[in-house]
Amino acid sequence: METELTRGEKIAETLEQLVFSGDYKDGDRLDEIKLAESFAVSRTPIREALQRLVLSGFAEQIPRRGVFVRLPGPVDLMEMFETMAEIEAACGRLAASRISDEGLELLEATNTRCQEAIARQDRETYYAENEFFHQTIYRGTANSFLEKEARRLQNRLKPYRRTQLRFRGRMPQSMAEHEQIVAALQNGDGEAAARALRDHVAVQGEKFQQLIASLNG
Amino acid sequence: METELTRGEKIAETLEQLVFSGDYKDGDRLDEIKLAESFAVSRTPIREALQRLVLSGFAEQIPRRGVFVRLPGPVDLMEMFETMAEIEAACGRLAASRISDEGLELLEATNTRCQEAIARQDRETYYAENEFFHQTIYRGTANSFLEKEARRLQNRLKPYRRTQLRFRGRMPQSMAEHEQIVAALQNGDGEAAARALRDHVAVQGEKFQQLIASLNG
DNA sequence: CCTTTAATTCTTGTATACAAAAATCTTGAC
DNA sequence: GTCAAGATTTTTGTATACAAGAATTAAAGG
Repeated sequence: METELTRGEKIAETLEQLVFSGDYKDGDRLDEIKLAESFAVSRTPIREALQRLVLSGFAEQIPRRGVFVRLPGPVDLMEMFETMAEIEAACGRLAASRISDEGLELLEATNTRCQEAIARQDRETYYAENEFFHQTIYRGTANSFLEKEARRLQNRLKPYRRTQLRFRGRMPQSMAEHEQIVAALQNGDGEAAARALRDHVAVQGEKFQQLIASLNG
Repeated sequence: METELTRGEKIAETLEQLVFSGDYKDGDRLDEIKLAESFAVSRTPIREALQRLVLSGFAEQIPRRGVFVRLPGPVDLMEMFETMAEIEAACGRLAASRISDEGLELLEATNTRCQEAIARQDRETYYAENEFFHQTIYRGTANSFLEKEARRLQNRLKPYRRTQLRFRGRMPQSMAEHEQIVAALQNGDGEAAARALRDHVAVQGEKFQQLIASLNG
């Protein structure tokens, strides 16, 4: 693994965090000079980081004007979650006939750790294990390109999924759905896995209200 | 529409073309200085363009070493086409219940122009109309995020789809599949549309041999 | 007092300069 | 002749300098 990171990449990551954590409002201009000062570097690596932000969709660039924060609105979020649901469904469909026994065991073990985290009220662990559960399915597709695309979207939606999972009763229900997904994969039933994953990820019913509510917090 | 392009973006596009058109072999280092000279600019916009190439997957960056061309091999291509097939299937599923009457008419009109292009042996037009046919389905999802993702992948695979469609008998068969897809969308049958699109895009059977063969041409 | 226009300031985009790391070449020992 | 270690050259990554376009302010006219 190439864990080496150039400074620009590190700055880009930090900037993403800043944009996520609400330090910036939608439409804010990302001032190169101020950012350079606050990171104690020159404008060059800042500009590199800004470009990355733009290309990954967190910001928008207007030539000769600057880079502006683009936080997704309710409609954007719905669209992104719907897309995620479809991609997860595709992963399930493919993984059903390809995932290895080790992969299936890993899914069960991860679910167990998820359950334990819920019992302990340990949200951080739950989030991490939940993420890993889905990543294991991506891996199960035996399609590294699709796996990477799925991870990219998962990462992009991460901050919003957290706000969703906070709500009462959501975690146990989510776990029940995980069981269903694993069962479908064990049976090699691609269509069932696809359906279960699509419904699991999709934002519908009360989840919709919750997502909207979380935006005005 | 913001049609304004900064120089770096234009250079990035040109570089993509160069990488596509086979001017570079897999693994070639993209020399900043030489590129700067050949484009008659400084290294700064070149580096900007290289970053874009890396982030869109056409090249790989190794810190302190440089940027290297990464042409997809047979396995990468299979993975990408499989992913495209799944995404198109998802688009079909969603579009079946959302596409407008205008959209459906547009699909039929595009198919007609496709047929005419085949009759005329006009490949360029056929390629363009075929592309537009699929984009109309993306649009039909009424999900601009998914639409953008689909277009991104379509664009990435464009040069390889062309080599595929060259083969004898492929174009008429492809047209028949288009008819099937439109029919499914007209009936609002999401699952049928998904299946038809998945099979239409998927690389299977003899198409596989052809794709492999095209790589050694 | 408001509007318009010219001058000034700021900001981005590009070029150049410099430092540190990697690659290459040279030299010497075996 | 081969290999290794050190010196030299290249190349990347970052900082700084400069030019051109955008934003802002100031001034003048109605």
